[in-house]
Amino acid sequence: MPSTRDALLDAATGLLDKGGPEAVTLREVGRRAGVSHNAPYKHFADKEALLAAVAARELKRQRWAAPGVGLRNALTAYVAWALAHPARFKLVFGTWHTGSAELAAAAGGANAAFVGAVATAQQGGELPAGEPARVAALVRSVAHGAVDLALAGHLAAGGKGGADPQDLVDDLLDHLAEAAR
Amino acid sequence: MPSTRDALLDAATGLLDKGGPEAVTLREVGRRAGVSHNAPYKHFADKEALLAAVAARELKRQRWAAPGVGLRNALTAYVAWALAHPARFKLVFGTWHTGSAELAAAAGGANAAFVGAVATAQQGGELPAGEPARVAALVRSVAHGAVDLALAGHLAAGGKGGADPQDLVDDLLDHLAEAAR
DNA sequence: ACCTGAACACCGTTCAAGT
DNA sequence: ACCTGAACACCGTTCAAGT
Repeated sequence: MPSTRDALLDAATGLLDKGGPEAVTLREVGRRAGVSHNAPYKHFADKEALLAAVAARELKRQRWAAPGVGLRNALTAYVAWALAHPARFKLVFGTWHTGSAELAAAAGGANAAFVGAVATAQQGGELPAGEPARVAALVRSVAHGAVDLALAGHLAAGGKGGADPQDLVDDLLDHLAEAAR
Repeated sequence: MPSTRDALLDAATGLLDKGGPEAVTLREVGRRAGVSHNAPYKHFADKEALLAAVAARELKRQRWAAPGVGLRNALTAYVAWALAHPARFKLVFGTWHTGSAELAAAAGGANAAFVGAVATAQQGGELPAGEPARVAALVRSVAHGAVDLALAGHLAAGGKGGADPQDLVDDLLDHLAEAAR
């Protein structure tokens, strides 16, 4: 049986998926977890700390950047996760007024593994040379930006030249492989 | 002297810049505009409609994608605008529960001009061939994603391989020029 | 047509208390 | 240590009414 803390995180995640951060009311979170409307304050400083814990847990669960996962698979998993859980994606990369050490650590770990996948691809000649962290930032920016634009409906409004995020990531990898030749 | 509607939009934009969408309370908007706390309802259906109008006005004011502006200048202006006004950037590309025709039209106009700049660059041999709208989407994704990751603090946390959004945009353009050779 | 003031339901947060 | 219930200030929205 889950701890009260985990029950609160589960309830918050469910509400987040359903209606975004503003749908995550501490009262409804408590109700779903079977506790009073302010029991959350015994586990989290305030609403933002609760949301930061949800974001950190989400990042830690991410397998897209696990060591040993190839670059293309990692990117495909990242894009699929973001499109499947847009509210979590927006939350993780949203603006935080309070710096959460747990959240920063989780983000750093995922990024380090992804840089490793990029370095391997560089050694295989699939990507141009250069500082791996910087090439990784370029590739991540395309995947992240394509997803965010797609979620906002700013991508391929018309039929011509339509491209989903995965297509754009593939285009980038093709162009980079060409530039590395 | 500005109309009440414009005064409301100005007040809302100021509050948005200061503390994000949740800082935009209709009560404070009214106070700043010199009207009662629910006068906004005579001009906008609800709070989200007011924010949608702010976003649409912001997009229409954008000059980064005006016809005739070169690709590099357009991207530099886009990045500079986003970094200078992060809350507006987040709002424009946020999730809308109510589809605003005004907002969609403004977004489509800016995008069309940007596709034109990309097509011109392709003809000059600076970008690879291909459907202009699709190449434009790739370039926009980098600029957008790099800014969003930078604002979230997920870019270049360490010192090594550090790159700001403008650097990443330049990297992509360089690689694409190489691939087009 | 545009605005005001009272009212309602809801929410985040705090506090005094309970086990 | 963890939880509850009342209370406070605040907010979005509605409504009856004023000019």
